[in-house]
Amino acid sequence: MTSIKISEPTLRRLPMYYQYLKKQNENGREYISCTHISDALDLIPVQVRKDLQNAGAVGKPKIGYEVKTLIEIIEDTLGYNNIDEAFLVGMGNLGQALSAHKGFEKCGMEIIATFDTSPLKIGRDYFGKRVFPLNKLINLAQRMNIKIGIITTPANNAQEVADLMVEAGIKAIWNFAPVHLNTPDDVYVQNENLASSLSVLLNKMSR
Amino acid sequence: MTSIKISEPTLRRLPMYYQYLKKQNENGREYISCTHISDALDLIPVQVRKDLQNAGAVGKPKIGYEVKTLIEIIEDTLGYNNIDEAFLVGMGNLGQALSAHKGFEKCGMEIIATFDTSPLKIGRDYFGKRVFPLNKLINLAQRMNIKIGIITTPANNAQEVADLMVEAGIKAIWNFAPVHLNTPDDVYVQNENLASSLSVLLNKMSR
DNA sequence: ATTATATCGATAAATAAATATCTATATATA
DNA sequence: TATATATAGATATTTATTTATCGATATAAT
Repeated sequence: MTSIKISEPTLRRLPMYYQYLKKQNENGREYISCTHISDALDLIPVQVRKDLQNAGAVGKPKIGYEVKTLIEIIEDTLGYNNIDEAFLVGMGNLGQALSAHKGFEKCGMEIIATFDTSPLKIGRDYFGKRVFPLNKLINLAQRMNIKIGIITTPANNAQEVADLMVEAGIKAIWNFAPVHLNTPDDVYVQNENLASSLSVLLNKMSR
Repeated sequence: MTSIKISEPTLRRLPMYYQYLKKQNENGREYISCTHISDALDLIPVQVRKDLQNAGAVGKPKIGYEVKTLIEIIEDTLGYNNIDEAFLVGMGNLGQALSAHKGFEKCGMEIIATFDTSPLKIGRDYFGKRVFPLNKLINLAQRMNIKIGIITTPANNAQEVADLMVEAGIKAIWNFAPVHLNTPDDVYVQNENLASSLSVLLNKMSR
């Protein structure tokens, strides 16, 4: 099994195709072409074709791709079938919103426990998820072999949380705090920076 | 005043430099080099230099850039000084989290009103922001000359909200709903797709 | 005063990504 | 049956972005 390395732009577009294909499948559509998809999503046909090709899809000239097969191929490519468990730290508003978010499970990840330092939050349940004290993180993560950590703390606590996660053996960190994290090379950090996105939005608007 | 067009990758990095420079400024640092910044943020010196050059910064060989001046230059470039007003629609957990988020004001945007269709939410205040009924959006946006809309509704309501925003004269939409929006060419849509980010995270982790 | 060094600024090269073009093929139509 | 057409798949081109290199310069050290 030699899988091609998929580029980040393609990885970001595949879920959009998936969302659209699920809708089309519900509407009863059996076959779909790149032209159809690109029209719906404001892209161009070649780009869609290349992305689907990278995922391993095979279509028929004049017909397009079978919708159901395409959905399965994207699910396989993105790992929607094997669900990784994650810990989330920082049950402020954003942490609560992510905990409540239904849809991660369908995308290959499940938040199975949350952590905070506030005595007001520890022990409570938010959206069916228990809040544990932060000092339990290392022990629980090691015992449960957790590989994904989500950080939704304020910026000044984020690095110490990251350090705990690294010590606990976590290998991927989804960082929503507006600060750069220092981690070893074998720990991947993905930053979700609202300020960065806002910069792009305001810049595009002003022209 | 001939300002260079700044690329999207650069626009996304500038806020990171800014966050770091503010911290350095608080620590009393007066001058800083590209090498220093790139070490701190896991980048390479040329990239930082080119980004800062694009923003209009001028440094001195062997010394680097003056921190305070650099901060001002980034603020000017990203429009942190003139604050654009925004409306947010969809006061679920994510909408509430964004409403509560302090920090947008410092980045050139302020959410001044929120909207929902639920009678349980309309009329209430969340984090000092009043929730209005959605049918008031067009009138209010036009009267207040609002140019930015934020969508945090479920996917199946997002397009109709976008249509209202377009009718109200909004020119930039920050879309957190996992669905593609159809809008006229003069309305910019920026999608914030958690599923896309998650795809990248899981893919990088599994190697 | 001379030399070494860190750095900026500019230019060039390499890499990655998007887009265009061409060929083959499956179906529909004349 | 022949022809037209929409489309996939492959290859080539263009564009965007990152990374490397080189010369100039400000400071520090010898």
